[in-house]
Order: sequence, then C-alpha cells, then structure tokens
Amino acid sequence: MDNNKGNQTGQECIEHKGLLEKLTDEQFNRILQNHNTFLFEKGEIICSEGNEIINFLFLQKGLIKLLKTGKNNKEHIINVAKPDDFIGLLNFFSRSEYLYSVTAIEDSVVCGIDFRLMKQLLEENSGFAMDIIEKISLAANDAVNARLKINSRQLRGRIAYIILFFAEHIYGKDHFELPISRKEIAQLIDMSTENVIRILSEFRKDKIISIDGKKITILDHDRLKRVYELG
Amino acid sequence: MDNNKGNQTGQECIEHKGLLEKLTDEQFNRILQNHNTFLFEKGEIICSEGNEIINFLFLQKGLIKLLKTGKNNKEHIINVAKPDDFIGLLNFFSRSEYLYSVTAIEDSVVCGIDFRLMKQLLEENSGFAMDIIEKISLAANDAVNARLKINSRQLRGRIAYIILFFAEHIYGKDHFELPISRKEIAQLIDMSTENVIRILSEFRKDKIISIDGKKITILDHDRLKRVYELG
DNA sequence: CGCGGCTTTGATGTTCATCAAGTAAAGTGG
DNA sequence: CCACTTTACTTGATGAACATCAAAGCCGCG
Repeated sequence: MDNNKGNQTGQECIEHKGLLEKLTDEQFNRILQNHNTFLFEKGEIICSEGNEIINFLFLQKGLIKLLKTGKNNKEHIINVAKPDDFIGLLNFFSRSEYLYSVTAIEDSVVCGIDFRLMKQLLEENSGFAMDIIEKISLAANDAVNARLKINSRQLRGRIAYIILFFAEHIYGKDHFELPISRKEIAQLIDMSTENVIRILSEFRKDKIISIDGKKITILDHDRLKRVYELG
Repeated sequence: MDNNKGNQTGQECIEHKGLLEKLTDEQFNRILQNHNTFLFEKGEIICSEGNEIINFLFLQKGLIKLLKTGKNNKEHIINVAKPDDFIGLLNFFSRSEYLYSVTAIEDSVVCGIDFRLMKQLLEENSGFAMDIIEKISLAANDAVNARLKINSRQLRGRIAYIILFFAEHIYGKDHFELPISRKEIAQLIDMSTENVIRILSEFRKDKIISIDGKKITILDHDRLKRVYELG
C-alpha cells in the first residue's frame, strides 16, 4: 500500500464479511486484531502495478478500478469492482507484487489483512480455501467473459454494455451518476474518447438515454439491451 | 465428458504429475485408483460448453483449444493449452457445468479425476489447495493479459504475437507446424481469416518468416519481436 | 472425380481512430 | 475572489485500418 491513511475502528470488516464468511469466529477474530482499515478519496491510488504485496486487500465500501499499463504507456481498465467483488485479488496469491494498479473512483474504505495471516488461515481452514478457490474461479471467468463481450462488439454495443454494466451490476437502477469520465469509459471498453461521447450523444438523440453531465438515465431499457445484443 | 474413449493403464498420470505435485503418496494413489484416461484424436471434442462437470480434467499429452461461442454463434478461442497448463480448469471449481468447450487440436491424452474426490483432496490437504489457488491465479492472469496484449495491438502485432506464442510457449523452437488453421488463428486473435493470410504473406515477403503450408519457420526472430512490440 | 472446406489475392466499403478547434468546467495561485 | 491554466467535453472532417465480398486455385476425402 502506497499511502497510509487514517486507521479506523475495525468495525467495517464485520459489516461486510464478504470473502471471509467461511472463517470460524476464532479465526475471524484474529483478523480483526490484525488488520488495518484505510480510507481513500476519489481519485487516490490504492496500490500500484509492481509494488510488493504486503496486505490482502478487500474493498469494504466504495468503488474502485483496476488498471494495467499497456503498450505506449496507455492505461487499460481491466475491471470496475464494488464491495465483495474480488479487487485485484486475482493476483494476490500468485506473485509477490501487484500485477495491476488499483484506484478509487469513489470514496472507498479498504481493509488490509496481513498477507501471511491470510495464507495461514487458508492452510488451517480448507472450507475457507475452497470458498476462495471458487471465488477466484468466478472472478477469472467474469474477467475473461467481460473482455470477450466487449471485444466482440462494435462501438454502439460496447457503450450499451457499459451503461448496462453500471445500471445493473453496480447501481441496480436505471438512473445513476457515472463515477468515471468519458476518457475512462474509453479505456475500459477499448475505444477513443471522442467516440464514447459521439455514441452517448447518439443514444441521447435516439431517446434511449438522457444525459446531464455525468447523470445518466436509461429511458428505453429494452432498446438498450437490443443494441447490446445486436452488437 | 461426451465421448468415452478407451481407458488406458493409468501410467500417464504418473509421468506428468503436474498439478498434483503437492499430494502425498497416499493421496496420489487414491487418484491412481479412481481416474480414467481418455484418448482424443485431433479435432475431437473433449467437453462442451454447458455440459455437466463430472471429472476434473487434466491434459497429459497433446494440445487443446478452449472455445466459447459468442455473438451470432461465432466461435472465439480463449486459449491454447499444452500439458500442465490449466485446461478449462478456470471454471472447474466455480460451477456445475463447463463454461467453455474444449477440443483437441493434436492427438491428446486426458486424465479425468472424479470431481468429488478432487474436492475431498483439496479439503484434506491445504498445501495442495494453496498450490491450486496459486495456479488458478496465474492462469487467470495469463488469460486476462493475453486478451489485453491481443486487443491492444493491430493486425501485424497480433500475427507476430501468435507466431511467437507457438514458437516460444508451445513448441520452444523457431521451426514448427501450425496445429490450427488460418481460420482458427483468426478466431484466436480476433480478426478475419483473409487478413491472417494476407499478413502471413506479408511477413513471408519481408523474409521475417517462411511458410510451407502449415510449416512455419521464423527467419528473423528479432524483427518479429519488434513487430510485436510496435504493435 | 467432384464436392466442400481451406487457402489465397484483389477490390470495395464501413468502422473507427485521429486530428483540429472550440466550449465548458474545474482546479490553482496570487 | 478573480485571472489563469489545465482538464474534461463536444462536434466535424479526414484518412487509415480493417471486414467483407468475390473469384479462383488447391487439397483431402468419400
């Protein structure tokens, strides 16, 4: 972890047990006694590609994005994750350093558990280990599937995808405020910023959505779905 | 598993312990007594998207491709895997049915271990579980990274990627026989068959590679690498 | 031997990134 | 708090990259 924001009470880890639900009370208590809670404001970097992994990180509240720097130092957003989603956990077990950067896109609360303790718990509690295996598998599938969905569509389909992603997966409603800029949308679904804007405007003219700055309202959910399906 | 090819002696699982290296001798013996070995000829389907997962599959010999059917029933190749690579194992722990299809692209020997036995062993042996977690993580990363590499490049870079993939990762030499058709290359790196051919010809004219049907020889490895890097 | 699938090359049109130029919004420092 | 700078947003025009269509040769297989 790069910065060292104010520690919290620890209560947050209880509220959102999430990934830790298979632990015994005793094991869970050990975590409560050996963890740190960090606050990140919108825009702050949570961890950087290449840094050493010390903590097993775990999003309590907020919204984050996973980045990877590609060719020509171009940033690609791998995923946007909400609490209980796997953060960058895909790589926490595989290497000693982060393979992705993680940035807060909304004010976020992150719980950090010492990596060695985490390993120890995995070895003690096989049910916990199985649960984590299952969750990693699902997260891996989601990542691969998302890429497949995005890359097999042309621009209109991609924009439909990203709007539906935020509406259905992140916010659970048809009216929401985009937590990321047009440029970040472009990095997320592999297209140019200009075309993100152009197609959003098109959808607005076609009365599929309404736009007010970052506020998006889906006016015709079915039609948006159809645009997504058709590509 | 769809078909039920002739069972083998079981010796194959010993030769290539691979994913199972963390098991005790006793545990490994249980697998030897509870597994089936299947032979698949080039082109045969090993398992199909949507089928129920009964066996934990595990490639002993040969070469396979992972497929997923996308929009318009267009097939996308997710990955090509050789022995000790994770086959479709990414999803074996997550759902009760296969999320990908797997097809043999060379004659292959597949070892099938009863899924319940596998789960049991994971719960008994936490070192084994940790090892599997680590391998799933790495496989997931590889899958995501591969997609990122492919999709952030234009066609020349993609073709360079796939040639280097076979030369370095699969065969370990600069002269090899392509195990897949031009069309399958297209499915693997998201481009049209015609352009696969066109760019292969271009590389031939530029004396970067020589082509004789499916036989490829890399003549200028450095230059090919540069084409890959530049995109 | 003939049919279908794979391969190859050329021609055409579409999709998309890029460039340019301008407006609006949001930080920044005096 | 205002002038200044930067960053985000927007639209139009242009050209490049690429898919698609078409047509023909090739090969394996029944």
